[in-house]
Amino acid sequence: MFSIRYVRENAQKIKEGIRKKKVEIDIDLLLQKDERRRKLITEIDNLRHEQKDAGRIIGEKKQQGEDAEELINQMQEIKRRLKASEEELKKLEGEINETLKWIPNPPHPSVPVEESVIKEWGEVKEFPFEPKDHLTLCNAHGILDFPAGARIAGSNFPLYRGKGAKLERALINFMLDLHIKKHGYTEIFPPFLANEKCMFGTGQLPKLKEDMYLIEQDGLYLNPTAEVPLTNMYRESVIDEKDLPIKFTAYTACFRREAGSYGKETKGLMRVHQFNKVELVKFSHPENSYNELESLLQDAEEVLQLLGLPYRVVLLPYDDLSFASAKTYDIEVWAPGLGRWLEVSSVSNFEDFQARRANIRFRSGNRTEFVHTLNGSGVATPRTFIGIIENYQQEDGSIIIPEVLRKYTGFDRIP
RNA sequence: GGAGGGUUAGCCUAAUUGGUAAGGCGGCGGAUUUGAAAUCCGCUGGGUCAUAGGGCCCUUGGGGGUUCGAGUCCCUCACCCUCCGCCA
Repeated sequence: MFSIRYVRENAQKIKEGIRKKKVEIDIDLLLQKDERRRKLITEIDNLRHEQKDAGRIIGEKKQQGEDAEELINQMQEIKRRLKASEEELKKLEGEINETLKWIPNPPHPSVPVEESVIKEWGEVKEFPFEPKDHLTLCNAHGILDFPAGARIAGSNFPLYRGKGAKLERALINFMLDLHIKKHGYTEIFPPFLANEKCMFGTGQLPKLKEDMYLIEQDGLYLNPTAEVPLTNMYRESVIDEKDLPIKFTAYTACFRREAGSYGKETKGLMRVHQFNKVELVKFSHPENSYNELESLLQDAEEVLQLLGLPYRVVLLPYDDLSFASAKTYDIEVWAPGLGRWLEVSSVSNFEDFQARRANIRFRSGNRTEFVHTLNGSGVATPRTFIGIIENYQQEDGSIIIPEVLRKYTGFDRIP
């Protein structure tokens, strides 16, 4: 969240940002309120000054045993005026604050108007037969059981069975090991629930409230992405400058209500309420954050390269960016059975937007400054699972396991 | 679920019956020095007004109350720690 002062001093940038992200917020009205707010502060400061002076005199008189009644009575009037002004100020600040919460992070200048595919990797191969979609294949092998999932939790809660469960677990372990051993991330296993402050800090709240599962009894939300716990590890803290960049990776289950999104997109593992994801999070010095974004993208891409899955990288246009992101790349895997590209990773630089909301700073000399936070999926499993099933299917319906996963699965094909 | 303890600035730590936040460390600047260490001096968060020197106000986890005046007293909420109970 931007401070009102920042908005005042960067009004044009903020206005352009909300225009690009197609949000409707009246910044001019906000600035008018700010002006009134500052007048009130001056007024209140002056009254308090009077009050403090008088308090000092009363204290002295009382200590010397003198009568201070008259002055004390005069102070009653000051007190009344203070209270009135303070109430108006409080109301005004409440309104200002409420508006500030909804101001999105402006896109980085390099973010385009139109979506652009900046890279394609691997070969979209032609099958000598009609490729089947993953749901058909998985049902045939009994490795996915949606009806059982529905009995337990409802529709679109996947249940993996047998080799399907093993393949899922293998994917997670393979990705974690890659990021830990080769890319130098520190492994974290965080809580899967997080409080409201965390959700506000990373920007899920207030905008995405309806998309999250809330446990009302405890005021806790189910983790929608490991970005939340990982980034909030340093909420309200100060990091040593020499420790930057900090790189964390974690596996978590992710829970999303996906309110109102039932429809064509929900076939099989396409869009589910609970899924697994290995996440990458970085805390960066502001000067380096765009270099860190590029290397984060490479770290995520390498997962797909090693799995031998054809993918492309898309630079999102500015009206597709999330509330908190300044720049985002999506990585999309080719699914021959479904005949389309599937988003498996979203890699973003939030600059200091989340750091402001969560108050995450680093110490530089005798002052503190907000860090830049970044994250990327490294990667989400369901659509990667789809990619493997559909790309590695054979004419007889069996599925070859990619080489790099075999030491984790212990088998090289399904069935 | 029960009982108790705690939260003060980047960090650590004080503050007789309520009297207007004291120190230390770290850091920054300066003096001294061939250089460094040591030593000494100054500064240290936020807001607001002002062209400026600077003024004023706020800041003891959040919110509210009592009072001329609250770190201190009262209420409430959050989080942390310890113990008891329950429990995979």
